Amino acid sequence: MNLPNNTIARICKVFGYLNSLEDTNFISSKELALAIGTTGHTVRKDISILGITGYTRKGYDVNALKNELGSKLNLNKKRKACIVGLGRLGTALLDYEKFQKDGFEIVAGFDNSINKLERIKTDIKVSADIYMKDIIKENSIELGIITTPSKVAQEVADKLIDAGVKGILNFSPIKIVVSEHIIYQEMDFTNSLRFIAAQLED
Amino acid sequence: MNLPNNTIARICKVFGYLNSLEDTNFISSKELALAIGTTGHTVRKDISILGITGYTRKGYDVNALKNELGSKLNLNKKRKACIVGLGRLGTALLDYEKFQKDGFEIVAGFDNSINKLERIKTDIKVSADIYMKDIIKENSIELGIITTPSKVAQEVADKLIDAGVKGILNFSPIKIVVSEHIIYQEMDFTNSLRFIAAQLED
DNA sequence: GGGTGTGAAGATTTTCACAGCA
DNA sequence: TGCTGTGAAAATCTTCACACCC
Repeated sequence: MNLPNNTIARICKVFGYLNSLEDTNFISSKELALAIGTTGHTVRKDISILGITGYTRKGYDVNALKNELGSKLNLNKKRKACIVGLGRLGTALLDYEKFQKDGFEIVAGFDNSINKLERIKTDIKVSADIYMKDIIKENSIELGIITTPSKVAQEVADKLIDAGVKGILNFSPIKIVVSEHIIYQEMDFTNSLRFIAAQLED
Repeated sequence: MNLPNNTIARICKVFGYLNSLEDTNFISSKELALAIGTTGHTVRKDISILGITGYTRKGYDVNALKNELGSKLNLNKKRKACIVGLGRLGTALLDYEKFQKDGFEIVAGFDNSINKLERIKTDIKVSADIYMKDIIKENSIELGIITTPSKVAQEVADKLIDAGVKGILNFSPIKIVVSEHIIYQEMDFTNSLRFIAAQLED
């Protein structure tokens, strides 16, 4: 099935929200809409596109919905990730608890400064860049998170891809060029501020 | 003029890219497209919607384009921002050089742990939460960046808005509810990984 | 009554095709 | 020739309206 990109994005948010719920059995499209910032219509449509149905007058069964969304979008599977670039941002992400909770396991960190590697306090194994390929292969790491300076980001991405990573989340503020089959996503903080600024009145 | 959201997002990226260029006088829609991950058609359309024109066979004059985009989208104006929540992520952002370069000035940081405040090494003034309102007003801070734990994020947002902030960038992984006139943007790391995972083949 | 499910209408966005120009 | 500029066509996405159900 070829889902609209926006639908995928919204469903991901819904899934995350469902994950955060406790002691809730049923939830309406309206509540979901509120949680992710859209309308009930849209949520119902998205869910219906996936062929999932709820209960009239009660809404959706939280656990069932979570399961079904997860299986439709492959979100139930645990994924291993690594972080390249262990500056402040990189080390902050190393221990970002939310990842674990949501099924993403950070299993390795890399940096090419031995100095940095020695000073980092974390339970996660951190290594020099030269071991990247081996460690990624050994651990079947599927996702690479790039938190290096911009100037080496492309090079790092190439290495990650060469090592077998399938998806890349890039925190460095430049666009990385990746081959067709790699899933690529950017997090550009400055650009987000810019996007806000562009919508301010004056 | 009421611009499509996607157009705004793309133009923001184009603007950021132009900012990063040095020694380039003219640039084609195709090059811009490559840099931001879209097509030349789309870039030309976006620029044309804004009423900006380039030069046939040469492309767009980099400086002129930067200026015009900036003035159409209010990106030439410097904006002041503050960061609330000085954990690892917050402190990483305090010194994120890219902000300065792109016209965003972080002028204050807040945390409610005196302990943390004392240990932070930075040139930026950091204060306890109770001073937030005063400092934001005094400095005419327009943007608030939230890097607190989720459970206090809404409360912090309310305080920021009460203090007069116009835009909020939320790094905590929950949706914050803000009134209509506040520009709100989320950065949810886990969700980005999820979005990647949802597009992986198996 | 208060929720879902969904085809169809409507709105928006993207893509295309080609004129125009240096 | 190689690039912009743009109306029009195509594609996509969102919203609506209403049937249906507990």
